Amino acid sequence: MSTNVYDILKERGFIEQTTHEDEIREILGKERVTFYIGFDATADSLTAGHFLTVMAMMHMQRAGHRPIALLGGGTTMIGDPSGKSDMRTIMTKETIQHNADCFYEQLSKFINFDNDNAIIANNADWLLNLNYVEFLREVGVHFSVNKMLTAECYKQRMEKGLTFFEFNYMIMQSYDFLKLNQLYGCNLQLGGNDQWSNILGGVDLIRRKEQKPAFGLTFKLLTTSEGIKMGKTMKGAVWLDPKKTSPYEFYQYWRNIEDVKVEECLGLLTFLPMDEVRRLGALKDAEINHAKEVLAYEITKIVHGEEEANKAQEAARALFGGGKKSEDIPTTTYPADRFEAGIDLITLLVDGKMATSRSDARRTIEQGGVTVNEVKVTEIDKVFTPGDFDSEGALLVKKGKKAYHCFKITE
RNA sequence: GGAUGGAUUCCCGAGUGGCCAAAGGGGGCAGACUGUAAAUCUGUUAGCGACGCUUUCGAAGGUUCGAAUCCUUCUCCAUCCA
Repeated sequence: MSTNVYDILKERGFIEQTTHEDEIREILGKERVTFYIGFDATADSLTAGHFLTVMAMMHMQRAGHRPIALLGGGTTMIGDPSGKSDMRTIMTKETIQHNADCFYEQLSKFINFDNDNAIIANNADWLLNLNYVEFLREVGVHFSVNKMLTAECYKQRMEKGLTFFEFNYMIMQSYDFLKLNQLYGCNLQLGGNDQWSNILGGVDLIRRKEQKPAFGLTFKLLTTSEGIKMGKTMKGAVWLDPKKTSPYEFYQYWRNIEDVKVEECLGLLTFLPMDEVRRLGALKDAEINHAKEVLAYEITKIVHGEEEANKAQEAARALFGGGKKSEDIPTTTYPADRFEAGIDLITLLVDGKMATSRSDARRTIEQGGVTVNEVKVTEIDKVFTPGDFDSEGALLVKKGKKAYHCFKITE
């Protein structure tokens, strides 16, 4: 008998809260458990934030349990209003379907959906055609408003305002759990810790309505030491889709992680044995850079495959080791005639996405933040021609310490 | 439905007729120090063909030589009343 997956998750640092710790551990140890995790299809790619839950799914599936990935096609239709007030774009059915398809495709890389080893479901299937009155009679009676209001997530919102829709979100999600319980015998829901009260709602609903046991478990949320959700940068989320976040950028994100987070991330986001994780996490000072390399490599390998991980690692080592170019750093190629006339540095920075505007590029150059082929350039109107290319026909522009971009001419 | 208060740049938040591209803080970016970390210090943070020009203070109009600031209408939000 292999180790109970509950213990594995616990040791690796996944678990934040559980509804019934002992029972969950018991059923995970003796039977094949069908569990679910929900994903709201708000974008066309999963993010690094989702990856933590995906890792948990993988651990669970490896242990022989059956995951259900529930795509939030129904809830996404309405649009989660909890966040921003600005870009609340109403997404079309087609967009949501497209997003859901993308999610499924990405999830398939991590989870084996063949032969009933895992199930993909979409709550649009039952949420969109709900009959309001029936729903209230069937499900609504089981929820106490008084009790819901005591939930932490609503307490905070009571001061800032809470819409009826948001208030219903818990009920919707609880209904999802009930549905999955009826359809597939799903009796365990996992999710990020922000989902705790929603999960509790579902557990209670199943216990009341079906008189059956149901369980919930939440994971730690990955945050920076400042408490900001990890996996987001100022430029946006770190995506799992290589077209949206290149493997090199992805690798660099984890390579640049804070010291104090290294051990935690190794446990959560890699499959390295815990002895190794602890050893790497204990490294101090400059040594911990080795641990960060391992972390970045392992995560990149899981998400983008070994080949891409190798490339990203080589590219990073080459650049940070000796300023050499590599095939795998972000590169822009220009047609030959474009360069014959010369291109100014500001344009290069903007084209290489290293500056958000020409003004931004100008500022960075003025502050001495740009080098070209390892030579610092401070003239804002510097123009480059093919004569400035190195022996390999490339122009390596470096902004700050970590942003590199290579320019070449089309053969 | 009624009363009151509010909406400012990436975020929070000053500003109540010209000195406002708009204080301060946070975040971001760059520089110094370092280990591709953290902390700290410095600079910077609307755009552009740049000692000037253009767009920006919820939206649309109006008053004025001049509006983030005053007036009108509208939208959204908060609190209280129903």
